[in-house]
Amino acid sequence: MTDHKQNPTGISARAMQGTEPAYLKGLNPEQRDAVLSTDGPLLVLAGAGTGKTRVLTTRLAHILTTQKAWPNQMLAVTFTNKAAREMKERIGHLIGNVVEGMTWLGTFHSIGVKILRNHYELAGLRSGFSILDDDDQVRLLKQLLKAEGIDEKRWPARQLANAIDGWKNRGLTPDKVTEAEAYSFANGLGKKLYQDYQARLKTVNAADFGDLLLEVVRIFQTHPDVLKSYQQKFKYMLVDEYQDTNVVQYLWLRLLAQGHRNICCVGDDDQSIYGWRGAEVDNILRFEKDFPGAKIIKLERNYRSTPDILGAASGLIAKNESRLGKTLRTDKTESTLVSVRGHWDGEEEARAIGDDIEALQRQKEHLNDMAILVRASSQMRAFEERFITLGLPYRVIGGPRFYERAEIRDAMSYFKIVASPDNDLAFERIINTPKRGIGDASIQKMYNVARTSGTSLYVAAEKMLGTDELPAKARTALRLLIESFARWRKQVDALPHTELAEIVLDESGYTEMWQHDKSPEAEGRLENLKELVRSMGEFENLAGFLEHVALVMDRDTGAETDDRVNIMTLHSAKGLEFGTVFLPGWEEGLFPHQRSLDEKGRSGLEEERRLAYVGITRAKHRATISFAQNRRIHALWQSAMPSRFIDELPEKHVEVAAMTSSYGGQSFASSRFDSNTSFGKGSYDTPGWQRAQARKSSGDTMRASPKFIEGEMTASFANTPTYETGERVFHQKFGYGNVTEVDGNKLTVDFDKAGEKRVIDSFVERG
DNA sequence: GTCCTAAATTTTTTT
DNA sequence: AATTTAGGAC
Repeated sequence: MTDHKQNPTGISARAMQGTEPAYLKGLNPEQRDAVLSTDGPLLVLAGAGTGKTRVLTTRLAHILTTQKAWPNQMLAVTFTNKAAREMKERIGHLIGNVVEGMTWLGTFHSIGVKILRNHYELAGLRSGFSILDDDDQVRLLKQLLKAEGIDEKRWPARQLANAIDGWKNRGLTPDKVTEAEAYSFANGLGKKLYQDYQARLKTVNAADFGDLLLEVVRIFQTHPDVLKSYQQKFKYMLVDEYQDTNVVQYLWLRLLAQGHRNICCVGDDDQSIYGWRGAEVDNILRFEKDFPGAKIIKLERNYRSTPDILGAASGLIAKNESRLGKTLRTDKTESTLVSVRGHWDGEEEARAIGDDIEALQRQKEHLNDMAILVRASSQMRAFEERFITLGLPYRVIGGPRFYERAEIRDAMSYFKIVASPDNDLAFERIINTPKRGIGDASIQKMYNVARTSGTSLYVAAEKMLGTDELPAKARTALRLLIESFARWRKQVDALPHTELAEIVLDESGYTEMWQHDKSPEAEGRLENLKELVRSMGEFENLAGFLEHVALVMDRDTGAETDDRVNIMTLHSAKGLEFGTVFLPGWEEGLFPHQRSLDEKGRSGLEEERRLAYVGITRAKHRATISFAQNRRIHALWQSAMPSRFIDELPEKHVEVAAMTSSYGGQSFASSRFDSNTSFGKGSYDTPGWQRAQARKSSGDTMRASPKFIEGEMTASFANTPTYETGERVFHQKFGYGNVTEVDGNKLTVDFDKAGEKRVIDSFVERG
């Protein structure tokens, strides 16, 4: 990158003096303070909806217009690519395309790679190292476990990957892992495996996600000259979502901030939801200690939500103990209560939400301004199915990712090997895809050679072309493949990369493989491959494309011009806002999630509560929380209790909606909802009371099934004796049909319209 | 080595 | 329920 020696903004400094710049207009006093306090450490505690992004972007614009720094002297870090993109865009609106000079605006990881690419040799890597994704990482570890003779059933590679990630997140290189911790995997082999893994990464010339940060920190720590050059470079530093930083990121920032000491961190401890990824809320709680003399500004004026939404969210988050404490205020007066609804099962929940959405749509509300925020992505399916039958347009944000599809990974593997042959994982993936007659046995032989000689698989394979270790058939196939790669590699600079990509897919026989495949998905896969090549065209070269995919992992969400309901997880909803928000699945075990409770105890619960807080505060006008009494998890039905979070919502901001009259167990559900006045204090006591009772009676954890709910369920089922083959039944969704088979409480019914389906007997009635 | 079937295993959130 | 893995037949 060359420095453009010109005024960074195009606006003359003279014009700025005297009159106040336009971008400061409309900021409240705290926001203005946060924008203007440019020098020295600053922590901005920005509650939900308090105009955080506006402050952030205005601050950057301000530093640039006042010429305190050139665009490339500013470091601005975000967590997601989306946030980075948005920030860039908004700065662009403020000060024009000067923002293009901000080469150090990006995610921790993308900035990490950039630094690492400049100093790869200090990390034991070679030029053009590749970035391993999650899947590659696990596959590599699997090999190491196998080589070590460790039972993969007892010690899954996935678990080791998590352990290593955890260590890396905490800034621990293998030598710094304590013996005690090393024992957490395979009786002490954890440390050795971590070491082996790192060594293997170097031979295959690759870095995993954790390395992108940890290796940089290590370089900074061991090479003061390198560190110093970056310290001098970054005159102003800005960190978004500071509450989500982990130990390495914290170390990374602190090392860099020791230069000019102009670091501004923006965050909200109440929105820290990435503890499972190593985030340390402590970082934000400790800011003043780390940066003595730091200024702290609280943004508490909320511009997003109504008083009821804010009240409900605040009441909930107040139950958390470890927080700095903020009080959000709003000037808004118009308000609707947060609605809480119970349903018989997940399908009914989806039906009710679908109805609501259609009703809102009739009132001319935009679907784009509505969102369904779920705890786990497995909840999404019910909504998708319902919306498809309704013909209601929706989009899933952060769903199954394009780049995780098998055909895309295969194709990408070919491209990766063209770019860097030492990528073992990629090579193994396609060495026999399409089938070339190179089987497991041959691959194992190659691995043995690779391991003993300390080379990559590709080099070992090349070597073995000249020996008779491999069967003749395999050797011939391998020779052909290696020669092809050599040929393609020669063309990298000669041909446009999209053209080369087509040649590779063609000549390798990969396209042909799918053309001859007669499975129904084959056509879609070929379509995806075309789409892949097309999207490559947006990048300058092959290397640029590969890097983008490694770091971003999903395609741009495309045009948001069409009006669709948004479906996403609570995690990916952070930072967004919608007029209407639906929050389904508020049930014990699902939300708060059982695993979170099991693994992290109270702190896990508090993180779940923060997640609930994030969910509610996404809403501008309306929020609807719901739970289902029964949910199908895999194949079996489980009865669930309403989430404790529902009880924690302050009564005065919540209305418990009447149950949508529907069908089946519905009637009993609504009765238990309505006839509760005899129990305890206050009129607002729906679901919570049940749970309290349940816990008292079972004396067990929250998962324990409440006796009386079971009782009622059985009672309700008892009224409906089992059906017999040939009987005529009616089903809410499928209509009338004849029972063709009975298996316990599962029936096979041949429906007049819908055809043969398997259903649970409690969902049909005699017709 | 390849292909087919049976069995086992999943059950959070993501750069 | 759906997907991945293991094992066995060819």
